[in-house]
Amino acid sequence: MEYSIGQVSEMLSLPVSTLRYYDNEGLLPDLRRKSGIRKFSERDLEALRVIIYLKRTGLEIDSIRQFMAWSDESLECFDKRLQLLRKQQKSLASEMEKLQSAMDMLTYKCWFYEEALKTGRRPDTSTCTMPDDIRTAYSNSLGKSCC
Amino acid sequence: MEYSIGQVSEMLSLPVSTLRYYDNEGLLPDLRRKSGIRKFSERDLEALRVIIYLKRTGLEIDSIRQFMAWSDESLECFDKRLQLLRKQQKSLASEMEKLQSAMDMLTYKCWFYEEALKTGRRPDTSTCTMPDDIRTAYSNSLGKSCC
DNA sequence: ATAAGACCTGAAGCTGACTTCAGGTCAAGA
DNA sequence: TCTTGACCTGAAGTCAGCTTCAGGTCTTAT
Repeated sequence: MEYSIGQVSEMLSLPVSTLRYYDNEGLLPDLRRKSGIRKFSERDLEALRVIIYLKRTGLEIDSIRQFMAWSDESLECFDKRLQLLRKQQKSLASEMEKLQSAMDMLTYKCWFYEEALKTGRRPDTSTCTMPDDIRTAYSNSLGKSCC
Repeated sequence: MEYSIGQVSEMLSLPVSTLRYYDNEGLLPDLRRKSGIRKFSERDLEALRVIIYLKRTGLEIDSIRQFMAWSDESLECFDKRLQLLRKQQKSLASEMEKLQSAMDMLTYKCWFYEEALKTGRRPDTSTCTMPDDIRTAYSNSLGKSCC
């Protein structure tokens, strides 16, 4: 079965312009054409699904192109792909840690303004009067984000 | 105590050009000058620390400008700030969920290529042979990311 | 007095991942 | 045959958040 660019756009909820962009960037090395017009196979669709999730991990187009190029079933390709994925896993983990400490800061600041609204003025931030969870969030947010 | 832009740049590890950019964008409404030259007070420094953490939560410059503008100690300002922070908390939480499901997909795919390397070919992905943690990661990654 | 170095400005440039545009080709139904 | 709509191209535009540039001013030490 073969699909037109318009059909693929519908199926994957990606703009046609994005699909053409991915193709131009070399993300779909196996894509065929008939008299100039792109014909997407099931394999191409599967490649696009992989592209979509790799993008969600924060991987950039250049690396995705690399990943897609290691496409034969050799051990070497399996290994290259695994290495790239492991690297991305580390970078995503560190990204998530940063976001967690930003979240902890938000938790603390929300508490702060809630108290301010209750009492009409800035709350006492000497740690003894803070609830436990807020104190924890506060120290997490400091511990990981400062320079 | 008053600081020059170069000193502040050192203290907060932000390029001078970024500090000028923030000022031009209206993020430091209280910043004073002496014969054209910026003079940063302790208050301005504190504002910059707030800007830095708001940025880490993913808040954009326009919203940060708003936040900084609600600067008097009125209940109204406390309330506006709290509302903005709560909104950002929600958006950050949903961002983190997306990243978690992307991470689950990476976990699954790493397992996949590790198996492929061990056995020399694509592993059996019928769920029964997958380890529990991998099956969990796999289904999390699907459950939250698909359309 | 002067030279170095830190500061100033507005405008233009950069990055990544697209999107839009202008103008042209192809395929299918009336 | 003609028209419509989906497809094609390369080039230029967009967005946020800076950074760089060219050219000018201010401060401070000698």
